[in-house]
Amino acid sequence: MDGFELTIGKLSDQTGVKIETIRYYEKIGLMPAPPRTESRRRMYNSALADQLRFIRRGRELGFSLDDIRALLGLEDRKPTCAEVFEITSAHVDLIRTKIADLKKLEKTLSSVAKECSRNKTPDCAIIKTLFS
Amino acid sequence: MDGFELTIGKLSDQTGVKIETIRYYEKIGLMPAPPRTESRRRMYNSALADQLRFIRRGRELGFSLDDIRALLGLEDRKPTCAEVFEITSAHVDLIRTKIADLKKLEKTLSSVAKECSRNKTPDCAIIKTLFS
DNA sequence: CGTAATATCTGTAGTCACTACAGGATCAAG
DNA sequence: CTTGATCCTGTAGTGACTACAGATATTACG
Repeated sequence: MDGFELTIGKLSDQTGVKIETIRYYEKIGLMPAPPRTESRRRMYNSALADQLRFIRRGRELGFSLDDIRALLGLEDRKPTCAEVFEITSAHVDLIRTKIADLKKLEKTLSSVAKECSRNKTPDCAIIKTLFS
Repeated sequence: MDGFELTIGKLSDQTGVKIETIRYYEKIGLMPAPPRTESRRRMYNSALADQLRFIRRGRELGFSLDDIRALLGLEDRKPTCAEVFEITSAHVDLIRTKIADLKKLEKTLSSVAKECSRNKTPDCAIIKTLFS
């Protein structure tokens, strides 16, 4: 059930989360402080490995550490399904906004870049646009 | 030509860049240190206002301060048109990559969210997916 | 002219999510 | 037994600001 057999290095290899990051998560309370050996080395079990993988997945999906904290139920209590949905859809909204913003940027920038003659003078249409 | 008649507050109003940010740009060498009054207050002219607006436009288009530094010719010399184009198209590539990444995220997240029953239990499909 | 509100000054610390050391202790392999 | 890998703590750096604290200076109003 809970053999604490993983060193931080093995945990790092298993989960793809860097050692420093694991310690950082512990420091900010996103991971619990695990038991230590006599020489104060951290030892982890598979449940903690699961939690760390959860965090990593969440980060890959762009959730903030605060979101993940809430999803893990570390705030005050385990969130209800409705609350999880709330967090997730707020996050999706954020992503959609970001995409829209970036698309606008891309459009503007590529049309500006089209005007550029790409020659060796410092007289550049892009610069002129930015200065206008 | 160069009446230094703008206080930092007026410059801030004219350009939409916050006072603290203007001072920060000066500190990191993105804006020159302007002349001061007897009581050491900064005074700006329209050329400096133009430069600040340039920086602001660049930031709005998502350029990094380092990019902007290069575009302004603060590195070593004024960039050629070809170099400006280089910076710009590298930036556009970055934006395109970001858009692609975010789109993937959005897809994953909204399909995960669809599975969610939105009820009052803590038994949530989203959480299960993240833990799987 | 006095006072009060506003503007500016410097310097430092906080944000987010790590990352990169420095300097020391401990462990495993040969 | 020695060497190299791993781990420890603590601090500082990243980017691009933002937010103070505490001091000074200017401006507006009565």
